[in-house]
Amino acid sequence: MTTGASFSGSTADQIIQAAIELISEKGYKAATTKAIAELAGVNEVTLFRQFGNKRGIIKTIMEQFSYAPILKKTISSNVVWDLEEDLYRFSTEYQAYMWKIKDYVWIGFREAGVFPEIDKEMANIPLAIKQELIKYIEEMSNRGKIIDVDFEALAASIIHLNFGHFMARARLGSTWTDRSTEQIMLTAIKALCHGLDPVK
Amino acid sequence: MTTGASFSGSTADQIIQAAIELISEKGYKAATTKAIAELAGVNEVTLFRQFGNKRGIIKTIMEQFSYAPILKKTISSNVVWDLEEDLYRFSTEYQAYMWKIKDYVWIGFREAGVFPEIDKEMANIPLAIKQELIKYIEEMSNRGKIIDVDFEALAASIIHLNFGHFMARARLGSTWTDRSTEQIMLTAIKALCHGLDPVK
DNA sequence: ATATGATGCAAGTAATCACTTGCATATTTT
DNA sequence: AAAATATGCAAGTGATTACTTGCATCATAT
Repeated sequence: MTTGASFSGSTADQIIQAAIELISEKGYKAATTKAIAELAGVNEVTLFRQFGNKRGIIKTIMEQFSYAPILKKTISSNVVWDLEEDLYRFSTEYQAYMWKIKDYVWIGFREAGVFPEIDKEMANIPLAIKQELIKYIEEMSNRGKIIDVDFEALAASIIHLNFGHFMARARLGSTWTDRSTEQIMLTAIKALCHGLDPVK
Repeated sequence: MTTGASFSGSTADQIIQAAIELISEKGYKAATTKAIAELAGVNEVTLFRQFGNKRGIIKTIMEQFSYAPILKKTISSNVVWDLEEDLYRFSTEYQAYMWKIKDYVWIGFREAGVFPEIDKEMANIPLAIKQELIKYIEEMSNRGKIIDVDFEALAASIIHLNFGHFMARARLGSTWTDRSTEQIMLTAIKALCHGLDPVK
């Protein structure tokens, strides 16, 4: 009817969106093909004709899910070589992006143990981000803008700070804290950078 | 046969242990009663006679799982009113305890959306810990041992740091970083406390 | 010694699951 | 206009799932 929805992939998209919603809510096994089809507003057989089998659905979902390159670019570009400003910007963008794709992240996190291929890709993403952070910190060290610390441990900690906050927000919602994401990240990063400042 | 295993609860314990293993690995729905019984080395019917139904198993698992009081005690006692030392000790004990009960934590985290009663209890635990942390930070502020910051945001950040690290370790294992938990927590807390020190 | 309670074993049940087939209908492409 | 493609609908398939029942066995408590 609506010609705007006539491009190929529209039906498949509806199925994928419904699948993301149900799988992130109940898990892969509990999200039945019948329920996914109902939520997508299509017939159950259409689901199998489009994706072959149920596994093909989650495979498609996980193929869409690759946020590493974007976040890597985020670190290396737009850097002003001020620790607090750079880390705050990184954290803000990390949080915003993770929030946008939180269903993907949660599905990957939850089902990683069940799907080995997801497991591998999931593990590589934070590792790549950590490496970029280490590179940045090393350069800051060369510029004499940071005290001598364990760069690896520091980079990991910055990610823990962000990932921990994201997980708390995603799972506990607004009951976790009334402070904004910006306020929390700013508080932590300010103190952290203050402690890492060579001039003090 | 072995008289040592003749005390009551032994069979139920075996079932619970097998259930914890399978549910944390595959999720509640995918952990079938048949598989749990096999892993426990008991007949499938024994499982239903002991727990009524499958839901009774996860209910029992979650009843055993209450680590909040222990961690709360950990913060309020053994405090020496030195920010770095106290936070490091808190983090070390947090990590050690979480690691010990990681299967419980993971099951609760994963299945919270499916079991509303788990969801509620899961949410209260970090909240209680956060409140204890805030109380400690406030007292440190009264003693003039910490600069003026957003206590709520700081307490949340300390938990994010710990929870983020725990999750990374639990899910990514040794591939995440070669640094020890102690080294990572020490690096972050040292920098953080340095930045929060009023005398600098 | 006997009763009780816990467990194993075999069999079965209704429901649900992922998935298939055949055919009608609509839309798009050619 | 004709052909190809996408979807809906109805019906069905075998496998699996949680859970039940009846009966035998065995250790323990009385």
